[in-house]
Amino acid sequence: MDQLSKKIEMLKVIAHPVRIKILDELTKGVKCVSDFEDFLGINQPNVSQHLSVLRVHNIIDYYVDGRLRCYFLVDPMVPEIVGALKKEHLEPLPAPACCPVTKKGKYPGERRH
Amino acid sequence: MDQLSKKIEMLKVIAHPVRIKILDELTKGVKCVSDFEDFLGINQPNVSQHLSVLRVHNIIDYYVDGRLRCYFLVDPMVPEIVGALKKEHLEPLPAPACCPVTKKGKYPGERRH
DNA sequence: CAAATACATTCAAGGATGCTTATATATCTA
DNA sequence: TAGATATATAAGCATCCTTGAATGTATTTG
Repeated sequence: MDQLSKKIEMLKVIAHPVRIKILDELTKGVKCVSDFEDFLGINQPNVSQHLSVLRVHNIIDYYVDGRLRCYFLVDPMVPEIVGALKKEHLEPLPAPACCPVTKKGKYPGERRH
Repeated sequence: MDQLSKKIEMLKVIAHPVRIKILDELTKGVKCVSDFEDFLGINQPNVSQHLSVLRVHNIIDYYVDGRLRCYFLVDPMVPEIVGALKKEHLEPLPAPACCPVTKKGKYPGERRH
């Protein structure tokens, strides 16, 4: 699996409402499981499951502190993705000029306008 | 559904190998279904299905030119996401300083180092 | 050492996705 | 207008994802 495929895999993992919230929080600093439990309003096993998926994909990591697991961000793509999500894109992309379809470089018959 | 939730939904849709390829191509210009058919090496209905999902989520749109459908990008988030995916992130994020876990602002007992 | 705390793991159920095959529709050409 | 072209839609099946419930493990406290 090449680098891009790995990144796409990661993106798939990131693209989940709960996990985005987790990652957004982690951009602000280290957090442990029970922090998320309060913050996300979901049960503990579910938090652990999401954290586990993120960890397996090397998106986050943790260190142990007593009985706490202190999670933190590892993948540098995450802040960019989260940033893009939260950005206010006021304008949609400009429409294409007109009709530059590449189908064999030409289309049989006249183009409509 | 708020704006962020919509964006997360979009991200979920975007996070698919075939659809990423489609979107990456569309950042370069307008393309029609049979262009993708050749380029992606998957069958026509499958291409149409992927394009349909992208369209329903307002990520792309098309104009009609004869019997061609000319697809183009609409959502301004896409180039940023694709850019982040293709970027070479050489360095992982810096490790956190140490142990700033927020669990009630304090952890009972001594911290390890 | 027993109980409590913090967290992980496993399993099953239900829903969501993805792909293939078959078929439909619209447009263009002969 | 019949056939070809470009694309869409629908049905069916397999697979993956997500979650809750139950249980397991390590660490710390009393």
